[in-house]
Amino acid sequence: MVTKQFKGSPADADLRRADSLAREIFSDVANKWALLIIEALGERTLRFSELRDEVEGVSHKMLTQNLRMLERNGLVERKVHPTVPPRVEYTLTEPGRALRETVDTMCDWTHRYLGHIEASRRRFGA
Amino acid sequence: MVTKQFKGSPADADLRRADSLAREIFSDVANKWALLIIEALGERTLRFSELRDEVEGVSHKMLTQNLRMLERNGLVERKVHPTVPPRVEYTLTEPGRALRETVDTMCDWTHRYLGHIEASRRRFGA
DNA sequence: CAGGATCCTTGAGGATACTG
DNA sequence: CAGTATCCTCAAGGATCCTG
Repeated sequence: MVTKQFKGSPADADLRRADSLAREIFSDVANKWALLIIEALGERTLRFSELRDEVEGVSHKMLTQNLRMLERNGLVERKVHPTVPPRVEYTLTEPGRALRETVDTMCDWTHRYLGHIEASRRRFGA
Repeated sequence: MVTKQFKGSPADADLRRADSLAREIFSDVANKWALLIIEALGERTLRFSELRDEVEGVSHKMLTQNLRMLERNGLVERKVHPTVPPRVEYTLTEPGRALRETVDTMCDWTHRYLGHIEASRRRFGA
């Protein structure tokens, strides 16, 4: 297995690295909560508590966790107002907004095919 | 809580039902493996074993499980050839292909912002 | 070959309490 | 209010074995 690293050109290695990174990012982002958070943010700026109310069913922990992940990947910007009590606001960055558009499309898809899917489920139910 | 069902018109109830269904479908579909399977299928027809090779890292169990789910929702068609050994082929249906387009967009997004994200991660690393 | 069934482990994720 | 830390539970998911 170790010998594998000697196969292929350096360019190949770069491609593999980019691929594995892309894969990692995809895995980060392709999850229910992350996508729902992005969708909820939209063009708005929301506080932590507003976001928790907006994203129905999300737990305190999941919200924090996903927000950190999204921040780390540069999809949301986190702005802390040093007041008391603290006020923390989240906004989509440009990459975040770009991703949001594809999420929108996915939501549209869901609604467009609601009927198909419901019917299919009934058929399958047998 | 039970009294809740008396509030709102029947039309409201329909909307809520559709929403919860949409939400459920979204949760089904917005997961790593489902999206990777859809992406792997693309325009092709693949056998179970081909799919397992194609979707890197997926386990036997996850593959079966997600394929069943996708079939149930009518996103993939499952065709069994009654030969021995059996031959089972999976193909995206029309709704499946429609969803695939948004997945494609998501993949494009991933690659377009690879740099941004990598940079953001380094910054965040602190 | 496709895929169900079973067992087993790990970690996702909830609830709660505590801090700045 | 926002966030971290801790504990605890249950289910996601892997490995393995078995069948048509």
